[in-house]
Amino acid sequence: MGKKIRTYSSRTSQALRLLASLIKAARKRKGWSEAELAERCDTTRGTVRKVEQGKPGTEIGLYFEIANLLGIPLLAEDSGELSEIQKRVDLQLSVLPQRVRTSSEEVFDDF
Amino acid sequence: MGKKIRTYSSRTSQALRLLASLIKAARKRKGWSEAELAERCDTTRGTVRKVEQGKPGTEIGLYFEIANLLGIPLLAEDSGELSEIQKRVDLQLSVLPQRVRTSSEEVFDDF
DNA sequence: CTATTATGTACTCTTTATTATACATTTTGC
DNA sequence: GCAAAATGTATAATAAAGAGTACATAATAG
Repeated sequence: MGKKIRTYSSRTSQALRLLASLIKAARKRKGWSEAELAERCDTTRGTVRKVEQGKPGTEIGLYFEIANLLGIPLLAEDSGELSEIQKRVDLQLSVLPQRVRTSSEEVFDDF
Repeated sequence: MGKKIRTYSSRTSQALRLLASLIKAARKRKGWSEAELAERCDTTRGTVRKVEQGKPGTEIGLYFEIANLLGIPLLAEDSGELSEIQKRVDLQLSVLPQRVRTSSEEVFDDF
């Protein structure tokens, strides 16, 4: 019942590798050591290291926090844009049925 | 020594909320139930649920795998673009010093 | 060249996420 | 309206992540 041996699609691994590299490069450009970065985001070198290696098992909160600290934008360029997109998606969600049912397979909706 | 009570910046929470909403909306547009999505990415409803709530403690691999499965692009539109950016970052990394040292603080480099 | 320190690696301990499961509630197709 | 299925909520068990620490190796500033 504990965790399970998991495999990831090549696309997922690829994206994780890239995010990891972006983080490592950004840290070095800022001239921070692994220990320094770890301290700044209140974690340990071990965890920073996992993030910079793109390990899939690491919690997303740390990835995002580190990326944020290093100025790497995720999903949008700034907070304002994030809010805008959020509003649009919320609107979409409000018009979708609360619950999905069998017949409604394959809805073509371009987003 | 175990885990630590962690706080996240508002920007991190905001990005996670958005990613969660994008995932939920995409799943509904596809007409998949939580259980269906869980099965497709070899996990459980409980975990899918955490992802759709933007919980920061959940592993990034699952977020990415789910996003991928639902056709939500991360960091780049397609695999080819991911490779391109990866090459550029690798080049950047190769010209940066292998180890960061004290004096090299605050390097201005526009990426 | 040498001293310093960043990085690589390994280990234990503790907390937590994930799995698996069950059941109540609520939406919705018919 | 009714039945079926999706969603909401809860629990126990267990594998794994993260914290903390230590030390070897290697790069680099001086």
